[in-house]
Amino acid sequence: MEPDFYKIAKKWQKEWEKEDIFKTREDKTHKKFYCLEMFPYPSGYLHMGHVRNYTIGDAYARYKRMKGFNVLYPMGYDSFGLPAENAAIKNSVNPKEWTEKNIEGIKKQEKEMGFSYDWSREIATHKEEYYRWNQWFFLQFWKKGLAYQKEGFVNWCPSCRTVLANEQVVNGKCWRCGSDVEKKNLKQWYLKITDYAERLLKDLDSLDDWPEPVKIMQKNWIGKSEGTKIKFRIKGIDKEIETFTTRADTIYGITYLVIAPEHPLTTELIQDSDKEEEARRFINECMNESYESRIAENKKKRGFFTGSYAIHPLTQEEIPIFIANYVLFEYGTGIVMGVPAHDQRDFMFAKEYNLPIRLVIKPVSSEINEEDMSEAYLGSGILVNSGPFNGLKNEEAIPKIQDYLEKEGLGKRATTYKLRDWLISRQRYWGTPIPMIYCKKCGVVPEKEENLPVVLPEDVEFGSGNPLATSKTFVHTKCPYCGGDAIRETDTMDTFFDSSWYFLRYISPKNREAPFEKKEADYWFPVDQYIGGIEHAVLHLLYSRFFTKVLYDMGLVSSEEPFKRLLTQGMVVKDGAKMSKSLGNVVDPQEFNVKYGPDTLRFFILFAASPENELDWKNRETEGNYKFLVRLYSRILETKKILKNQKAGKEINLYDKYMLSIINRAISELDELFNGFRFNLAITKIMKLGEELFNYLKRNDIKEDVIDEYVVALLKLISPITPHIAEELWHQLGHDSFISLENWPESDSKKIDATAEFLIELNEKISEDIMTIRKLVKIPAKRIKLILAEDWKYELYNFIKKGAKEKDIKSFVMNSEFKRYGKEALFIAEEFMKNPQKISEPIFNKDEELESYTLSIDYIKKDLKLDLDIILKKNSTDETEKVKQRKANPGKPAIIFE
RNA sequence: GUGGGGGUCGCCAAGCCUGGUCAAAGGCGCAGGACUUAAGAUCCUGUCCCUUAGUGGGUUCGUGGGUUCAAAUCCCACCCCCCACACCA
Repeated sequence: MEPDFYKIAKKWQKEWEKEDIFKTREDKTHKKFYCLEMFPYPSGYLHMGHVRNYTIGDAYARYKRMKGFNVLYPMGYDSFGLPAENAAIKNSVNPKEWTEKNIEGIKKQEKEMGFSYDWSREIATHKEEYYRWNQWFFLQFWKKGLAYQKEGFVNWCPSCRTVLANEQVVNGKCWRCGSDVEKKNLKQWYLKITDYAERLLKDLDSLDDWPEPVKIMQKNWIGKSEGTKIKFRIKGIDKEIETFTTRADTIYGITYLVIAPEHPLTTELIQDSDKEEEARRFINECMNESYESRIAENKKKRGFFTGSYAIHPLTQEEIPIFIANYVLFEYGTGIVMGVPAHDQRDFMFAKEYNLPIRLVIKPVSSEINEEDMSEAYLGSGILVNSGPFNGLKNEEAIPKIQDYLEKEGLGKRATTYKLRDWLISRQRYWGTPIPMIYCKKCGVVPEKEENLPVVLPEDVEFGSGNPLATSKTFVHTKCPYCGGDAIRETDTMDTFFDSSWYFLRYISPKNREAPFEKKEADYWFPVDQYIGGIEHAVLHLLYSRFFTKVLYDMGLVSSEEPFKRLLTQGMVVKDGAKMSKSLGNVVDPQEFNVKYGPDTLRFFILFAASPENELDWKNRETEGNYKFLVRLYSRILETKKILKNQKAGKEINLYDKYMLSIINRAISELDELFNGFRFNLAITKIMKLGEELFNYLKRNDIKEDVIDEYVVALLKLISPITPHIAEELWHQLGHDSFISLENWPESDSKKIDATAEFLIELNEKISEDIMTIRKLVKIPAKRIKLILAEDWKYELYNFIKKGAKEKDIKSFVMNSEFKRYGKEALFIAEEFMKNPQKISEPIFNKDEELESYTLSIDYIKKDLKLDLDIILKKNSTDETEKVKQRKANPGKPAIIFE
């Protein structure tokens, strides 16, 4: 009869909820541990990716709880966002209804998995009591000058009908819907994340427990580069322009300048050109060019001569200014000096437009000729054609040229970042209204804090344009300062704003006076362990860091970083592809649970791969895991019966000691594995412990004390992974408490660390249980077989001598300790049957056989004919001693006892 | 192109940092056996190759070198795969 793990799970979930055992303890005398998973966007049901994420987190939270920590482990919902709005339009329901229905569904699933969240701290970002604090934060940012409005070219997703932040444009496409992103000139709200670029970069170094790839991605995204800004006068216009370069050493190689099409200065530059019209057309083309076509043309450089010339600051030469599609307006100054000889892009451009190529760096060992160049020379060398700087090594020339430019006021050292300010306006409904007001008299003013929240109205029409603008109750308002007619900002906030501080709201989720209580935050913040997907490496994880730094500067929190330790879990794939509905390879957690129970799902998910790695879903393997759990469950339930049916003495034998040693060793080993998130290895160990238990239970001399100690520890060790089964067995064995609240078992080092002791004992009592040698000494099974062969042959011989029948012999062989040698045992047995006398003679005619019962280590060495060094590591940890022994016996394998 | 991660005995996956108990954990698969009228389930055993009753020998950790008494593990070169960013001056 198979146990119903689903039912068992339900039962305990109910009990836990009834007793409210996962409510966060407020006892501040304990060390705290804040364990957090990236909260889900409630767009439907939980998929395997979520389940994996939360299973990892839950197992960890449970483990930490057992280790005596005060654990904060909350759950909430990132419930504002476009899908809700789109679904609402599609099904003509209210986004709120749609969202809340989904939240209920997801919550139910989370509960069915047995996740040990403190549900009293649940949050949802679409609720007034949450988003009012978004608005409050926005106003604080505004006060500090960190929120501002700017007109400029922005990324616009035509399908989502809203603008996007740079971080949300992936390969020129919208991160959400995949449409090609267009450029639009709009006035939008920004947060000044660039002010924090340096700190965001520098503090990455302090994040020791973050995965390296994430840090590198952030570093690249921030993209710091140090270089020089160089000023150029423009011929005929009383204006200076600036370029940015990291290669000031190539300044004498400039043969043209290029300016980004979006650059406002282009208008002035083309003004007097006879090709003004054509230039304008070119600019428009560039700006409408899709990412696709730019890639398709293989990064072909296209440009247009403006008709204007700049004056080289050092040589006073006149150099043409081009508009070109390869210059990024947002980076540096939006104007680049063209040095075809030493930059591949410039080289291609110069070839295309027949611009001169001037070599200014000569390689030390080879010759290059300007006319023969087929690509730019990017290496180092000696400066030539560079006026007073000729002869310098190019690396050394950079600071010299910088000094000179600075002295002459022609340029200066500068640092630029790839990071841009964070565009947070969205022209959509389902989000936090930006609390700003346009007053005819006072201009752009913030809503007063006491008037918050600016409530998201419900009288809106969905369709084209921004729905908020259609609300009669929302748009028209009075200026909070002069009382005159005014209109509200109708843009809402990027939902990444919501998720940039939600981890703080869990700390005091009900507080109505502040987003969170400082006193509480001082205790709980930062998050000790954060778990989520790597896809947020430069989105959520960067924004949250930025937010935290701002709050730190405001004195609201005392940590500059939100997440101390980060784990990015791998994807769940099946049949070589990410689980997706279109591929039809989705495994529904719900269905799985009903069939095998949530513990099987948890067990498999943690077992099948290490958390960071991709998890390859295999139905077969889940079944294997299920079988193991069923076996474990049934065997432990049976132990009482087994104990009753046999009367073994109280005396602890070597096998008992062995059992106690492995369980005690496992306690400390698993502690380490759990702490390092190596659940897959932990489970391997647990399975072995299970197998050992099964084997032990088959003996006829098992001891109740040993079983008790073993099973209690085993259940505790497995409880973070399969909490329901552990809980059920725990109670079946007669405990009244919750195993979920038990402490991590204590490991008795005396019981583990007895290898040496065992060895002495081995010398004396090796006959008692020869099997144990293999396990203790860890000599491969094959080698120990030799001893065994003699041993069991002798027993078998006696057995047959007593007149046993064939069937008895077979069952003796298969059920004796030597059944692991089933095949050969049978073979020998059959031979015996045929002719006992004949076989017995050569085997048992010597006394040697019996000597094997009094083996010593020397005997093992000698009679096993093992040419081995047996080194007791304990007594000779001295390096030199070890080395000496090795040198003395070159090429000889060694066995080392830990 | 730049940056990151990988290639382990049918598949998945440990081990590599800290070189010797490594022919290399564990799971799955497969094979044989026990149990069964039978199938399934369960249990036992085996699963690189050759050989044996036990033993023994040979060849393995992407490829090729190197260091070492000793390399899956350390060093160098090369090949292949994945992922992220991508005209950042």
